[in-house]
Amino acid sequence: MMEEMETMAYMAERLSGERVAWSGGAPSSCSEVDLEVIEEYLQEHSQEVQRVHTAASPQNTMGQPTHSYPHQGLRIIENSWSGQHPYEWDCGSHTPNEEYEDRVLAPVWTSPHENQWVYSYEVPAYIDSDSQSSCSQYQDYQDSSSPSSDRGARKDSMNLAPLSGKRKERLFQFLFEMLQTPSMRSCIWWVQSSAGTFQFSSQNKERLAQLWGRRKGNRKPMTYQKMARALRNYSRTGEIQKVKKKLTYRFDDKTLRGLQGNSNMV
DNA sequence: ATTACTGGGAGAGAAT
DNA sequence: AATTCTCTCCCAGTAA
Repeated sequence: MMEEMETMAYMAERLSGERVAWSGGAPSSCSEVDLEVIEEYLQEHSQEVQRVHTAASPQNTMGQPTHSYPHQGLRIIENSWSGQHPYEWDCGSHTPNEEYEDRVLAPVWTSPHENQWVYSYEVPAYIDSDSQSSCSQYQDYQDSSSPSSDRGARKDSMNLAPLSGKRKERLFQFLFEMLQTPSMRSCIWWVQSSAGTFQFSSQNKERLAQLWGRRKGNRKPMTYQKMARALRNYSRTGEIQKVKKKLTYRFDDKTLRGLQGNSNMV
């Protein structure tokens, strides 16, 4: 029911390209995201998430029941990254429910192996707004680029500078993660996942920004304006470009591949 | 008028 | 300790 309305809300917004005049009282799943709860959960369970992931159990995380969401599954993406130290990013499981949002906001970065970038997801389907097709396209990611300097590495994909156990999440990584989260679809969605284009909700973009700010632990609340400024910085470094369409951006190909795995690219 | 976009620039905080 | 990186924050101006 709510899920249906949520879907309709974002569909309507997407189709109009503008704010939705929701006659029925604009249900917004994002507005229901309890940021306080998310934050608390983040702190309480990040270790648990890590532990569960380390056990490599594909069923679920956090002791939550296994969800029946059709395309979910756990992938361990390993990336040989010459000259770089590894880290691991565990996003927890995905559920098209609110509870899921609590869990998904707790990525964990660790460095389990030498010279290997390990980055794991439990991947749900994501749906292009244009095709409405869904796919779970995370594959093992083998970086084919030759060894490079930090700057070169950043240009090639993500900046995976040497680590000392944990690494701060980057904005584009957070956004990509949110794009895989069904329950965040009223805030952000793929316009064309294969092209890496995505769009923010005019109504809920601030909510997403707040989430980002919380995750970073900023003192002042994050706003879309400030988040967009950071996004604009990506146009220099290449990870994300702005496209003409309102509230729409596009992941750089290499960045996208780095995020989702580069084999059998769509 | 409103909303979104743009880029300059100072500065914070973490990583190197 | 110094430098670099990645934002964060604020701003003034522009575009749709």
